[in-house]
Amino acid sequence: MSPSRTVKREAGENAPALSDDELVAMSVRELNQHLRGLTKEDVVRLKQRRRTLKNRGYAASCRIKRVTQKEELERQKIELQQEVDKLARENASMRLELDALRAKYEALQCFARTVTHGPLSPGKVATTSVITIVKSANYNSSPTPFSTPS
Amino acid sequence: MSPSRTVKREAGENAPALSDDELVAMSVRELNQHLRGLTKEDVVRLKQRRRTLKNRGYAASCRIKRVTQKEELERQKIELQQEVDKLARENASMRLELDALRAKYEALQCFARTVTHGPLSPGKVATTSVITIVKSANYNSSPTPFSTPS
DNA sequence: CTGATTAGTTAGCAG
DNA sequence: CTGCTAACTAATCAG
Repeated sequence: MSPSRTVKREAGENAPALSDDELVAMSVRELNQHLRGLTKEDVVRLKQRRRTLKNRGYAASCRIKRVTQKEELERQKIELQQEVDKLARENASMRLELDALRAKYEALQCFARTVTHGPLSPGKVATTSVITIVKSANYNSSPTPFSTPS
Repeated sequence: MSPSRTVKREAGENAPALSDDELVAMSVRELNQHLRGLTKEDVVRLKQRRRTLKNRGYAASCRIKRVTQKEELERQKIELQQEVDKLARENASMRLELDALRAKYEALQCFARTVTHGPLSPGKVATTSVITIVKSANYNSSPTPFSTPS
């Protein structure tokens, strides 16, 4: 591809022999100046060459845009996957925390019931028995059954 | 594009004049049979035409594959976004539940302390005062302060 | 007209 | 050789 055509210039001694880069970078006004004194056919040819060169650039932009968008999509996908992982971890740890707290709460609730419902036994005895219950139900190995939840 | 070249067949009376579709669908063995009795040059020409037609198909496959992959990426992105939303919702509701349970736990803890530490006041009075504390701290409007957590 | 996009063609690489 | 892909060209569409 890009046969790099031998620069077109056959007749006319005063022809600067434009390169592709020059021709494609030229403004329309500049182009018209170079068009002076050329055959109608040469004008058409030169304009067509310019259009082709421009199209070559457009096609390149198009390809670049395409791969850029694809990379962007893949980047966003990785980002989202990381967010999913992070949320899932938070979720799992909160679920553990919740279950642990529920267990502690229920143990404490049992204790409260024994104290309030059965004021038959003296305070000292009730307290001792409750601590035993709490320890068996509290499987998160917290050393202080009645501590403030973290 | 696709100039639909006028089917090549100039000399040779026994030439079936293959269409593009026939030529491209033909197996190599079938092709060789059609090649019998052709000029070496014609053989080269026919093979080149077949190659070009094949390439046309390959280019089409390539484009289809490209858009398919892009659509797949977008689909996965939407899927992940939905998962993120779902996890975030679960997360938020669990956080609320956790905060509510913590409040209930702390209220019950206060009650337990008043009962166990201060057996100075009679049972009835302690119970009443604790229920008041629970109501002020329990902002999830649960009617039963000591109920089992859902 | 300019710029973007599509389909076909060619070159060149990989298997 | 076959299949795939990048780059180029021409056609075509939108602004």
